[in-house]
Amino acid sequence: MTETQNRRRPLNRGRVQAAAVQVADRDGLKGITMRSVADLLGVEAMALYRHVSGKNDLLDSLVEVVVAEINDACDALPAPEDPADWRTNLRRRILTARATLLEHRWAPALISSHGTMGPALMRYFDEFGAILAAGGFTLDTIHHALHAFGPRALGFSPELFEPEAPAVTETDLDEEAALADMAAMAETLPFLARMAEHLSHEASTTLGWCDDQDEFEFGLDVMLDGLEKRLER
Amino acid sequence: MTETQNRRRPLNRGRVQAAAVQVADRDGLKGITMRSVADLLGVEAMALYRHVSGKNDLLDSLVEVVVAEINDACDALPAPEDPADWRTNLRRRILTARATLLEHRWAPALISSHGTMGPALMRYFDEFGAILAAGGFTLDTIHHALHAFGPRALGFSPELFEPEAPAVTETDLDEEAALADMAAMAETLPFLARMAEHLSHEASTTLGWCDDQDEFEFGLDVMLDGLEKRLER
DNA sequence: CGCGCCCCGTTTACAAGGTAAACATGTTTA
DNA sequence: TAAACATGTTTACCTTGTAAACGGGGCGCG
Repeated sequence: MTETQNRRRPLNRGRVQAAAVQVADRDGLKGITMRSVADLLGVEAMALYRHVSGKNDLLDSLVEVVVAEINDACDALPAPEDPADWRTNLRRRILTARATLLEHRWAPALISSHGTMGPALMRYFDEFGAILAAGGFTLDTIHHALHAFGPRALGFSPELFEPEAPAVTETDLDEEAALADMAAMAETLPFLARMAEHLSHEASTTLGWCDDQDEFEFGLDVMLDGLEKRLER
Repeated sequence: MTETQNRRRPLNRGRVQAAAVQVADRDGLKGITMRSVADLLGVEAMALYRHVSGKNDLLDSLVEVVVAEINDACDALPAPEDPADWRTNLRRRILTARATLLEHRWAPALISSHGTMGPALMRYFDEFGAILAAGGFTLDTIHHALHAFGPRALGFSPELFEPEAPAVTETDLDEEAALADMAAMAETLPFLARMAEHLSHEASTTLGWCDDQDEFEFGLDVMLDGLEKRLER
C-alpha cells in the first residue's frame, strides 16, 4: 500500500522539502536526517539524492522555502496607505515575517547558520530596501541599514541566553540554595543581582520573565528610532 | 618522546580547552573533533572524557573561555573618565569585545548556537548593565536593552549573507553572464539592481564591498542612538 | 616493604549518520 | 522491440561521538 502511494505521488524536490519541514516542525533541526526525511516519505534515504545534492543542499533549500512562505505572507498584506511612511510599512513587514517564523521555530537557527542568499531572500530584501528608499533614505544608508538589521529584518533576533530546557520542578527550587546564590551573586555580580531582584518583583506583569514578542518589538523600535535620526532632510 | 612530554604535562581541563581553541583557530568550528583535539595533545580521544563530559560540554566551555578572554581585555582598559558617559563607555567595551572575537572567528557562531550562560558571560553582562545604570537608565530599560543588543553586546552581529568562499577568479566573471544577470535582476529585483549598481560605483572607497568593522559600528551607533532616546530625564 | 586502590589514559567496540557505487525496475524513445 | 533513461533500492564505507572494559603506575596504609 505504501507502494501504491509511491506510484501515485512520485518524489520530487518539493515533496522532499515539504517532508523535511514537517520533520523539523516535529523534531527540531537535529531531527532532520536523510533517513528520517526518507522514512516520512516511505522511501529509502538514498532516494533523496536524486532530488537534492546532499544534506547541505536540502538545508539550504529549506531556508528558501521558509522565506518564500514569508514573501507570500507579505504579498497578502494590503497595500501600504502611505508609501512614504517607511516606518509603518517596514514594521508591518517585519512583524509579518516574524509571525511566519513563529510557525517554524527551527528556522531562525537554520537561517543564521546558512549564509546563502537565494532568490527568495533576495526578493524579500528587494522590497525591504524599496520601502526604505520610498521613505527617502539614500542608497548608502539603506545598504548600511540592511547590515545593521541583520536577522531582525526577517523578524527574529538571536537570543544569547535561551533556556532550552527550563524544567525547574517546583520542589527543586531549593529556597536555601537560592538564597545562597543570591548572596554570592550580590557580591560578584552586584548589578545582575539588583536586576534579578527587580525583575522578580514585577514578574507578574508579564508572562514569564521575558516576553519574546515584547522584547523583539522593543529592539525593533530602538533600531527604527536610530535609523530615523539618519534620515537627512 | 611523545610519552615523555605526556608525562611532563598531565592533561587537564584547561589544556583540553586550549587545544580545542587552537584547532578551531586553525580549522574552524567543524574542525573540532574529539579525535582532532586529542591528536593535538598527543593523546587518544577517550582521554578527553576524563576532563570534559562530552563534546557538548567542551563546546560550551569554549564559550566561557573566549568570554573570559574578553573580560580580561576589558579589565585591562583604563578606568572610564566619566562614569556617567554610558555611551562612550559602552561603545569602548563592545569594541574591545569585538577585537577579541576577531582573533577567534569561529566564536560568534559558537556563542550563537550555545545558549548557555556561564559565569564569564554573567560577569560581562553585569558590567555591561552597570554602565547603563550609571548612565541613568532604569532597570526595566536596561533589561530590554540587553535583549535588544543581543550578540551585538559581545561585539558581533550575525551576518545574514556571508560569502564563506567568495573565490571568484578574475577569468570567471563572465562579462556576458554578468550583464544578463543584471538585466534579469533589474526586472525582478529593481531595488537591489539599483543598489548593486550604486555600490559597484563607489566600491573603491572601501576595501571589498562591505567593511565589516564599519558596518558593525554603524549598527552599533544606530542602536545607541535609539537607546539614548529612551533615557528619561 | 609490599599490597591494594585509584587516577588516568588506552583499547575495543558500537551506533548514528552522510554518501558513493552498483544495481533493479519501470518508462520512454528511437 | 531494443536501447537509453529515470528513479528508487541495496550494500557498503567512512567519520564521529561515546560506552565499557582494561592496564599500569604512583601513593597511602598496614
